[in-house]
Amino acid sequence: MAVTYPQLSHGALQQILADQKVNRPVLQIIVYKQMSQSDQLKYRFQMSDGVETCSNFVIILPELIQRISKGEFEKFTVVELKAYTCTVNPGIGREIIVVSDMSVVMSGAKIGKRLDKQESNGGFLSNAGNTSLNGKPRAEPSKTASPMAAAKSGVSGPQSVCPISAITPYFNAWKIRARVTSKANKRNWSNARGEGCVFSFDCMDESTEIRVNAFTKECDKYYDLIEVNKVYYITKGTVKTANKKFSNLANDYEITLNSDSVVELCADIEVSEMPKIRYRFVQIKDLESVALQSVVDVLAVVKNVDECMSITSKKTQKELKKRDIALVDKTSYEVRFTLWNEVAEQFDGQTNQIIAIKNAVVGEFNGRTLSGVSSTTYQLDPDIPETNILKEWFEREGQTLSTNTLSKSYEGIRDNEWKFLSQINEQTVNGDNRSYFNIRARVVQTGRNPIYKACGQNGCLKKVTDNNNGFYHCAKCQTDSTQYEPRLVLSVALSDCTSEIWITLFQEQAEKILGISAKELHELQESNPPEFVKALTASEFKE
DNA sequence: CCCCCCCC
Ligand SMILES: [Zn+2]
Repeated sequence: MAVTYPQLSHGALQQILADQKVNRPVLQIIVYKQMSQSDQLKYRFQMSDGVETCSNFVIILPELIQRISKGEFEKFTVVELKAYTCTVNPGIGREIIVVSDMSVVMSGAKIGKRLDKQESNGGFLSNAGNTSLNGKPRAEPSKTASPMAAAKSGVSGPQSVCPISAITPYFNAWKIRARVTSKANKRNWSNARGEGCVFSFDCMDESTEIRVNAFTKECDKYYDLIEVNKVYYITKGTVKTANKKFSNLANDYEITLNSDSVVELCADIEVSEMPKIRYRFVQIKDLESVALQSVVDVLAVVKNVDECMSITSKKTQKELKKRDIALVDKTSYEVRFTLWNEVAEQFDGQTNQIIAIKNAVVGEFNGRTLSGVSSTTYQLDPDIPETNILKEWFEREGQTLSTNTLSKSYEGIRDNEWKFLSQINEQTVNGDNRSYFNIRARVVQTGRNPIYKACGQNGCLKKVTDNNNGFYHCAKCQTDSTQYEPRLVLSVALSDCTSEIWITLFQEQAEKILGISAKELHELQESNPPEFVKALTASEFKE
């Protein structure tokens, strides 16, 4: 019995490469190979429309890459491109077609040969076969796709968009089209370098995501324009290395908007074309070993939702709203996740729902906690395969298992006994048996030099030595860097009516007692020694 | 150029 082969979209490649929209073209895979030159895994495909071939199809999306590895897109497979973007790669000045969704029409194994268009003169066939993987298709001779030429046009004009993953500090002719996934609050800042305001937003396309920062002038210019879930064209901007300490996005770079930047709303985009938010989940159990203040994504079952409550900030005396949510995942570990203000009030998740959290900050209060910050987002029952797996686990066994909680409850702490300083001795603080107790005492003296320079490499925090040439050496990482992180080890003398003792406070506790961050204190030490001493001694005689 | 994210 004869096999009926699928019909390829003859002529589609020429149209696609000429920037004409072709709806769901049906193409045949001729060959593909992994691209090795970048650290990000990518595949390059040669596709045929039956008339000609083009080798500039690129696959970056992890979901599609996984399907490639499962053998779904072998040689001669006919596919329908459900979503793709034709862009100019600023690196090579040539069109590339980034495929973000495709489905198999018929497997290559079943077809077993090329489905070139049968022409009476045979002309197409001879041309179709000879495009090399590095070659440019011979169609569309009039197209000049140099990025510099393209950059002269307006932002929503003819310059082709490129994938976010193509942005590097070495090219400035990029133009992206990206959906905003989160928008941080506008904040004021002031330090030795000046003062101003800032906000940032995270956005993504089919390829990856990136954080965009806007300072002062650009902050005022774009703050109202940027809205979550809307799609924007962005051109120009300074591309910088991202500091991983402050985001968990899948990008080594960030954009800082400048006076040349153009940001325009892209109104004519369908919701179905929007890529799904991608997460890089950390298991709750592993939060124990994650550096404090790091930014993580978590997928969990909502085990309990507390009421929203009002508290007063100690620092600003302002009234704040907060809501605690207990999360549990397949590790049977539980952690408390705190949402703040409007986000806390608006939270409408229910017990037993699955929650995917992006960009939560790891904190510490009698164990580990998670806190929402202004770039944190969450989805309830997200449309990802892990949701059902986790839901089934919870219904089957998770809900009856007892959990190991990383965030000890306030009630548990409150039950601890109160001690006078004179009661603290070798018996109460014995070696490996940790004991917890509360004390009420007055700070009578603070150590005078609490700041040390720590290694800033992904959570190392070992003390670095000053090479006295502008570099600081970390013996653990075996690296020299111009950067370091000021950290605190503060000795304080406590006194109550029974006794006086010296205790050592590390970073977070020291910041709390002093009421100033290590960074701010360090800046004071450098710029204003009298104020530094004042800040250090400010806590003395406080309870 | 920010990098705070609050409370028990
Ligand atoms: Zn180090």
